[in-house]
Amino acid sequence: MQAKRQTMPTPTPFAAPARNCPDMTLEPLKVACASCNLRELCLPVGLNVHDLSRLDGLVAKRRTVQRGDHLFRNGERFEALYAVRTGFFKTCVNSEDGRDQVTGFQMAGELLGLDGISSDHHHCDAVALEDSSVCVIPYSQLEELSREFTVLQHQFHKIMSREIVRDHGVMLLLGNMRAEERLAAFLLNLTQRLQARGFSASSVVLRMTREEIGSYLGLKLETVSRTFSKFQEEGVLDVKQRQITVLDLQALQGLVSNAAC
Amino acid sequence: MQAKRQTMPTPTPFAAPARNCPDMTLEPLKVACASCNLRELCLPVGLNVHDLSRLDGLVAKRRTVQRGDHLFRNGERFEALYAVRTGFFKTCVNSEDGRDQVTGFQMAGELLGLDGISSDHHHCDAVALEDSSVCVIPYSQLEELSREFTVLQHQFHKIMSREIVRDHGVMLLLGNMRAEERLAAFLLNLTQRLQARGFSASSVVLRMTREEIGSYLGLKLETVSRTFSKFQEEGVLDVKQRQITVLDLQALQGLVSNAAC
DNA sequence: CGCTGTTTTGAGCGTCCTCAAGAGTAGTGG
DNA sequence: CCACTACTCTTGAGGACGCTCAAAACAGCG
Repeated sequence: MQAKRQTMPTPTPFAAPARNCPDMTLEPLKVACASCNLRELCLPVGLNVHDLSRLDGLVAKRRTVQRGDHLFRNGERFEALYAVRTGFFKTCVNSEDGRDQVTGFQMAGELLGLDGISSDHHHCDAVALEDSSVCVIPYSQLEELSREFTVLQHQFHKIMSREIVRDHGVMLLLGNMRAEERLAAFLLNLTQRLQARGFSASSVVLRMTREEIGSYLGLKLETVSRTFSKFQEEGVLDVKQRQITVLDLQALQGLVSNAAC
Repeated sequence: MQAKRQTMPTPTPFAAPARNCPDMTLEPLKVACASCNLRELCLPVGLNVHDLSRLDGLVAKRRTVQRGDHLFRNGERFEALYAVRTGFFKTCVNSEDGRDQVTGFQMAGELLGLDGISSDHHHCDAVALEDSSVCVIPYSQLEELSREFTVLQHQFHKIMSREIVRDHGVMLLLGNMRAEERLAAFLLNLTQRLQARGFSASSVVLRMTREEIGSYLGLKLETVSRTFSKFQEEGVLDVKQRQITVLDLQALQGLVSNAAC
């Protein structure tokens, strides 16, 4: 069902701003958390500069993933976590009978692969929605280092817990909200995360299709499209294909918090 | 909206079988993982007898929770994880506007409170659905001990990861399945977990109301009730209030795996 | 410019929700 | 012991929201 992706221009880089690092290559590359702009959003939160330098052995490799390619697949052996450095991903689970559910979208600084720890095998697919690069974090080394660094250990636990809390939020969305509320919640979440990365909170270029949004939100693509159109008519959004501008933030916020009315 | 719970008889003890421990009291009580029947399902999986004895300091307290009472509430400070010893719990998140979503049901050997690690505060309510007892696992001590015991560390990470995988499965259910499929998946999951604890796989006494099932499955209580009746008519289940007997296991399994047809 | 994949929009339909009434069950107190 | 209350569960009728099917517009690419 998933169609082959076309390459598309990327008018507004969605992920991280240009940083003071050398160009990435396909080869393993020395990466320093200490000099990474994302360290305040990523795994090393809380570590001081000295401790950070000791992480260099942990996050030693980078990997690039072309738009449409898999970072890992359901069933593959789990070896490492991945921190998104640049780009954008989706993760999705598939049921025996071939149904697909997007379980999340990941942007710079976010971790991929946590599901794999449970059984040493990945339980979902991770697909790049644009050309991306990730830091490879070998899991055994992470466990080892987190026995040494209390702060790292705690931060890692926090990240896993945060994922659980996020998932529960999605369950609330899927179980209780109507289409408009779901889309509003989705857009608010997206803009907030982008804002935390230094981007505009009112202007977004979506990296995913209507179908992928729909899969994440438990809706069909037509419903997503119709709801976008409705928001446009009401003056809440300006929608030009994947270029979304929030015109009435309060209206969006009202939809998710007063939704019971 | 939540009504005050009535006390109800518990014809079939739902949780753990009788075990060789002294009667529980409200007082802190010396608990030994090494002599606990649940150790193969709980946190200490993989630890040998010698290591187990060193956990005694960790899991030193027990707590009882009456039916209908909270083990913890959304917003409360997070101090400890809880391992269900006997009884049955639900966890639910609530949105700003008062909506409620049951995020899970927990039985003997399962851990409660993982959501709290993310921000040092709980993000959901945990409510006992029958008189229950839990082991209290102070979180700071768990972190400390898991720096010492590799196996404990790994097992703890596995448990968190398993929760993430479970949540993704629920997202698939909520996003893709129809009412019958959801209820079938729910019942199969419940009976499997009961079976792992030595109970019948075909006979279940539900500890939760139709409304709570509905909240978990993203359905209204009337729909849950109607679906139970439908299964009864079709000879798939025998439904007598909360006493459910599975008559046609294959039919249930077919619903969740061939659901795309 | 044709091809492919994405998005929009319309019409009709189905699943599940809402509203409502009544039956069943448990617990309480006279 | 039985009425009385509170809660849960069942069942029906009607309606709404989102889905299905379908066609056409749009955008990017070879």
